[in-house]
Amino acid sequence: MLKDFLYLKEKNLKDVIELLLRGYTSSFYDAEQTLKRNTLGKAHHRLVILIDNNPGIKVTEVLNILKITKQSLNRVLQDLIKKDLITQKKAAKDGREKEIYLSEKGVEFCNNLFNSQKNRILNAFKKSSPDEVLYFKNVLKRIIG
Amino acid sequence: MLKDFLYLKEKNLKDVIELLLRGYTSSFYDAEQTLKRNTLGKAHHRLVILIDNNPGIKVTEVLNILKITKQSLNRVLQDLIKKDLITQKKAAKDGREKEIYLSEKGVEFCNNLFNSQKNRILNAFKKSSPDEVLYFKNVLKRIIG
DNA sequence: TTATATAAGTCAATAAAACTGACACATCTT
DNA sequence: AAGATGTGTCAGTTTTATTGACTTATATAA
Repeated sequence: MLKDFLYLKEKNLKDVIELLLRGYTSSFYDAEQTLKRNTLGKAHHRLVILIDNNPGIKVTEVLNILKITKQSLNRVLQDLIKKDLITQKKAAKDGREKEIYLSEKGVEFCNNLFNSQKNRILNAFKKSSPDEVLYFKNVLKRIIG
Repeated sequence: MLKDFLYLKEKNLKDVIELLLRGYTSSFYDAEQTLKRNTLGKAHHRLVILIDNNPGIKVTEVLNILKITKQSLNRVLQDLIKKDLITQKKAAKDGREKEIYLSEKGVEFCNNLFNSQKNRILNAFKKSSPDEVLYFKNVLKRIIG
């Protein structure tokens, strides 16, 4: 049935591009004040979110996800090290790689960020069924690939 | 049943914050080359996506969505005007407001951007059921609020 | 074991994107 | 007429990211 393929139409795909932009922008803007209080910026925010969810993440992985150069990353990394928010450890498997972790202070900072951001997601989920939330995450993961 | 509320747990909310970051970053990075060919940047990209999906959008609306200052927006706006990609029109209702539209050239440029970006979404949707896609969009819209 | 590739770090210069603060102008509202 | 609102602009600064060149350490393959 033709109707079944409506969701693959270009208009629907275009919508999603805007939704991703607005979803990201609004949910990360929620943490603005928290970042300011800690004299950190959006670039630091993006990085610590990744480290918090992926302890031991490697530099190359961060570069591939955030789509920035290592020179850009390094500035942000140094800022966080100076503030004692992250630590680095040589990887056991491959000594060239460095694993990035949050310090105790870093975990606390991330909790503050999360508290600024979580209500938006929580409120949306409360208006949604468990299935909706599950499907939402599934599709988003497939987009990321 | 307790199980029913698992999807409201903090870990699940944290996941979503990262997913929004990665979804946005990857889907917009797809257009990098297209932007470069047109000597435009990410800021222009975000703006034209909004105008394309919301013809006649007003300056204040853009500011509220993109969370930038009018000075920032103005730079980007001027670049697009110089390149004849957008046009502005006094609003009929309230003469202080200006509506922003894509020009013919702007529509073409947006098509190029969309062609760079659409496959990622399309492929994800092809792996998903119509319901999954519907729920995905519903939840994302609730997050944006 | 030597050669090569990979992961990460660094220096320097530049560009892109966003910000603050102050002010101007037109139009709407009261 | 007075004030509020939407938009535009000038000037200076900060944040974020880039390009290009080069170094160091470690791993892997000939």
